[in-house]
Amino acid sequence: MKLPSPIHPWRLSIQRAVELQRELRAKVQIERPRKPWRYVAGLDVAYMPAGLAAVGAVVVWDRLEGRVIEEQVAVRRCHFPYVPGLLSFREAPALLAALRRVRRPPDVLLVDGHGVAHPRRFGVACHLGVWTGLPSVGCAKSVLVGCFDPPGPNRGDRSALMDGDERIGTVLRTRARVRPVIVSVGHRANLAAAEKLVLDCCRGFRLPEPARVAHQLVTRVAAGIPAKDWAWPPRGQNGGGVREADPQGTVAQ
DNA sequence: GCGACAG
DNA sequence: ATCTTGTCGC
Repeated sequence: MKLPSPIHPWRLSIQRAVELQRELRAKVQIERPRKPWRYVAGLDVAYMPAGLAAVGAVVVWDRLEGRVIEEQVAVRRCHFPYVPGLLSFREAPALLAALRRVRRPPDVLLVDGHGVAHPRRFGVACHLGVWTGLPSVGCAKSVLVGCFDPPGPNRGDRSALMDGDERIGTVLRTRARVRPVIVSVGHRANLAAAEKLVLDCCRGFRLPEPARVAHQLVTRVAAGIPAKDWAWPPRGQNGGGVREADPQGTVAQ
């Protein structure tokens, strides 16, 4: 799918990255979904053994039929360190590269990480949402900032994630007796819709299906396993598979 | 100064 | 996240 023109470079100093977040957070829109979210894109990243390259994956899940309809992967060298609070500068390049390969434009991005449940209210889910203009939701496995009371033990039980007096997300139990996930708004969404999306996409596992499948995919690719099904459905003419030595820059700068 | 700290 | 083996439980 076509993506909007770049808003800013991804190779910046830590200081500039923080300034950029303070500047871009004003662009985050919190609203009730304008249309039903049928195609949900799960996004996740894994790192190559040496940790110098990131593998990004986008798995499109058809919420209506309850099945995966597309999977795309992209590998990019890392140019930004892991700094809590600045995750998007490290992972977004690989995720956007994979997103560009997607044929079916998703209705919403379900990102492995936080949305506004972030120190500056601009986690990776917000960044990807603002960058693409698409609605987005953050679903993280642990807290970055904020406090909460443990939710009940059953699937669907939840509690508020608070940062002082501000509500920034929801701690949601997606499976009985399993550690809850943290859900927050990314862009063009509201917390109620975000929570419903995550719970609806969970099929017996802790993580929502799109994100869970994306995680399995990047983990396999980063480990150097299969090399053919990097793209599904297959793209015409050698399009989505691996080409030896990366002629077209699969592993580009 | 000390502890916390998405992936 | 990654490095790592087996292991306990449904």
